[in-house]
Amino acid sequence: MKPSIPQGTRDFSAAVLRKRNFILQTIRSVFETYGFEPLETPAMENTETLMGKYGEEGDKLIFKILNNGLNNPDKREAVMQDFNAVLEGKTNKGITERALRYDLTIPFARYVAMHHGQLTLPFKRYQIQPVWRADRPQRGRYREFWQCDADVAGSAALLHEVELSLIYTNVFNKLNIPVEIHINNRKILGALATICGGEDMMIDITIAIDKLDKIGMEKVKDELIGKGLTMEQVDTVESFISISGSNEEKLVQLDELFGTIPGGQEGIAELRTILASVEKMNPSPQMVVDLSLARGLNYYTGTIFEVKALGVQMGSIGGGGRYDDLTGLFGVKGIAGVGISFGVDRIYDVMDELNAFPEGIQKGTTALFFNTGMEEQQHVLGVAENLRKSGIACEIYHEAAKFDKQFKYAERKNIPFVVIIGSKEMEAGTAIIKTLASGTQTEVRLDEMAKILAH
RNA sequence: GAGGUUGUAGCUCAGUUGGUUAGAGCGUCUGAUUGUGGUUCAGAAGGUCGUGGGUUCGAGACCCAUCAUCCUCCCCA
Repeated sequence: MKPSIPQGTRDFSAAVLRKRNFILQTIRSVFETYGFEPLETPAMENTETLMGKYGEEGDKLIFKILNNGLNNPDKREAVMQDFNAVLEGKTNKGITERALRYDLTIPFARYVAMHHGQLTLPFKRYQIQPVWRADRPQRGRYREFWQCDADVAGSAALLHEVELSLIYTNVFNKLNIPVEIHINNRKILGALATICGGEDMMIDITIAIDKLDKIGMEKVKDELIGKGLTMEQVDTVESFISISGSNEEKLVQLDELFGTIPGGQEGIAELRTILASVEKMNPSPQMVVDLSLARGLNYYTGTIFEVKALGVQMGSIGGGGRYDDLTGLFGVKGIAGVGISFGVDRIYDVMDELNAFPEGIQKGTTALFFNTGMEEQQHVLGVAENLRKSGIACEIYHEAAKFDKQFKYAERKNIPFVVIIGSKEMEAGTAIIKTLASGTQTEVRLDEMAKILAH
């Protein structure tokens, strides 16, 4: 058979992996400096843990795992019935008890709900793991991709929104990616819905205005009319998304529009507090109040974030927000949460396009020992072991091939030094170290090698 | 779920209105060179043209199906 991997998945070679690890380590170290602790959860969750949390579209994209033992003749009748339910579009424990995680937030909520008795609140955790979605792959979109999440559970303080904004800023500064952090508040969108046909219209309205960039004002209005809004209400929506200017100017106009609606007031006040706080920092995050930002995930209730890379055509490279009742879905009321996520794979694509990776992250082996014969090989084995004790990565060519071949091997693996110890050097207790970049070489005593190769 | 692109050597790709034995560059291997490569020169290996069917005297090329791929929409990171 022809070897292949599933659609939307990738193998990562050494060069790619070193760049990916650079991104992961940068994010991890920033998370740690803000006091977040690591957490890992299983690749699979119970299907019912995930279903119904991501909206109708999201549910369709969850990878479900077929149960084992369905061919057991004793269970044939039950399996047939369960399978018929699947054919009608229902998910069913009898067929798929487990599913691959779709994001890191719901598993986190499940974890908090399971362990809230033992956790010190607020609980700040970060999580760096792959997630899976049965999406059509395309540019910046994969079926297996990595997310880096930082969430806080058990605190309603706006301090967290401020610090999470700073985390975004610090990470993208370190990664050398120019970004805008778009921010909005679901309470404001809720207020808009309240005066435009009721709160249950919020999803329809936000989905429509989210498309403003792509389809334009007229089509947005058409869609709203299609959803049953009156002309007056559509006009209100239009004046809402027409709000422009600086962040402060936008907030002032919002005040005029929603000043009398309690939820709206609250949302505006929260935005104002967060922005005032982060703008005093140095470096100040590039925050943009984006009233068309809605985010599809159902569980957000307050602040919402989305990060866009500037100068590259790519969907958002990060997102997040506040959810006041996430663990409520798992029977534990009253634990508020807020969190952000980094999309590693898109960040990688952006950095690759912008050439933003620093020099010097491709280092692997430092020195290659040439193989000049069996006797020398035994001697070199000991020399290499000593170097490794000093933390120097080295390897020995596997056979006494022509130097030509050994040089090429070193070159292809980006190894900066070759060490040649032939019978003459073995006898004299020396080694020849050749720097490949310059072509210069010197003969040194064995006890001097570590110092030279360490630079 | 809807629409489109592409599929020829290990890699990147040529291949005319259908016409003999399908090509190039890079890479690989061998030699010029028995302990100093990268240049150069000479030579070699490597393809049932994604797969299956059809049209034709004749298909890499045309038609149908199928699989894979990349992209757009939907949605998202």
